[in-house]
Amino acid sequence: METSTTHHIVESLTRAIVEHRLLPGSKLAEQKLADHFGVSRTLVRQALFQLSQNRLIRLEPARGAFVAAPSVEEAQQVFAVRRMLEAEMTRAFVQQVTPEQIVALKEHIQQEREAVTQGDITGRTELLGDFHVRMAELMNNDVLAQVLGELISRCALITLMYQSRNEAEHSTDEHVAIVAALEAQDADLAVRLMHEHLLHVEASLTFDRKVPTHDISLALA
Amino acid sequence: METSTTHHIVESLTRAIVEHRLLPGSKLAEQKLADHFGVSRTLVRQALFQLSQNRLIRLEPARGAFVAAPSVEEAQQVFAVRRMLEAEMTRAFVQQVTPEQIVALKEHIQQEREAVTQGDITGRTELLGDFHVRMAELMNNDVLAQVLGELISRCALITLMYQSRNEAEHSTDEHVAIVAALEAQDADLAVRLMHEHLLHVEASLTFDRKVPTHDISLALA
DNA sequence: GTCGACCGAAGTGTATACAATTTTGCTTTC
DNA sequence: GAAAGCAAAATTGTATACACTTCGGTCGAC
Repeated sequence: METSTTHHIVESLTRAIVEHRLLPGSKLAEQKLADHFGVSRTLVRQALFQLSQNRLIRLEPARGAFVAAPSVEEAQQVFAVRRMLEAEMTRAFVQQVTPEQIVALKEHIQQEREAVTQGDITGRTELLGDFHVRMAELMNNDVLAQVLGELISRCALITLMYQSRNEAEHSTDEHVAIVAALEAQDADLAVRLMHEHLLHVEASLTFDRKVPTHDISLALA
Repeated sequence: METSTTHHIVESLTRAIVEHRLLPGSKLAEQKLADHFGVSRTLVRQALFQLSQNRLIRLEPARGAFVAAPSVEEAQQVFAVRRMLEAEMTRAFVQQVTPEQIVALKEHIQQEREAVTQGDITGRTELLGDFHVRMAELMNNDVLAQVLGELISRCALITLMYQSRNEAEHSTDEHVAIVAALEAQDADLAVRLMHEHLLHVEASLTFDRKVPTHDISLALA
């Protein structure tokens, strides 16, 4: 199973959703997608199901697929979980840190800077999130990396909607500070910085610009 | 989308896998399953895809679906993540604990005891895991509850394979101790008990009874 | 004029048909 | 006798066909 065709459809739709070419609430009709990609509905349905698992779309029985409109509430819950998880991850990281890991993280931060200065909004959001996944990977815990990746992509939509360039630069600066603390093997400092960093990112999302939505009941609530 | 028919197939296969009526490595041929459930391959394929997302089966391109054989390594990674996450969850729980929550947890523990004394192996494993999910739910963080649920079900297979009745009773006792610490609002104690509890559960899994496998390369490795 | 029922169009849910790939067992060859 | 090759059978991957539900609009009743 799991061919590359469906994967391509998933990737394509993911980009479209994440780059806001498809707005939250938009209907994703199977036949139209099938025509667009030149495949049958079968493959489109596989892709839609996969996207629903990633929470990028909502699947309503007998009604179809709609681009998800993640609530700020949900994003806050995600950040609460991330703070729990990443604080401890950071503490564990310090206990087994190696020079190579520090180098890898610094190189990653360099990539972040480039994306931010180039105004690559999608790229920078992805890289800013990947910093955290990168830490998990460097700890040789694939499960941790995957869970974290899911959490981050789960609110990628919201992050993209709300994060300004200034905030992105600020995030990178905080990444630098965290890596410095890791390098100094100062666990308490690193944990505190990580915790605050996540609070800052969350705080930058909560000044509630309204999301355009096609969901009437939600719009009128 | 998402009808109840596919859900039924998923449930049925899940039970079969978790109760070891289907051994790790077994092939799940689509047509045979379709015949057995009296549906078309379409629904079977949906169910198999869903099971693969739960890591209960492995999907190999053009070869088919096989019951997963989760490695002890993977389970250890899962437990490492759970310790990170649940330690902090416990700490946060104490800060907002209410009498109703304590009652709910105590009631849950009562259910655990019943399942253990009745020798209901599947039920007790599920309930022992649900205790942790229940905590997350009581904190009103759906995301946390879901992430935790995924982590627990991810190694449900291994837990079921390796957990004895004695260990199950021990787990319930530890749950009692944790709830007592929560009730006393002793955060440090509760966190320490939770941490040790997870270490105990993991430790009880690692004396490596060999898993029967159909994967030759793995069997000979 | 408004509300409700009905009918047609459109879209999803499931089954089946067909294509492509893998598996299997036999045959051939060394 | 073992290994390689080939062909048939079985199985997965994709497309299409059909059934059933939902959505929109029109017509009719009040």
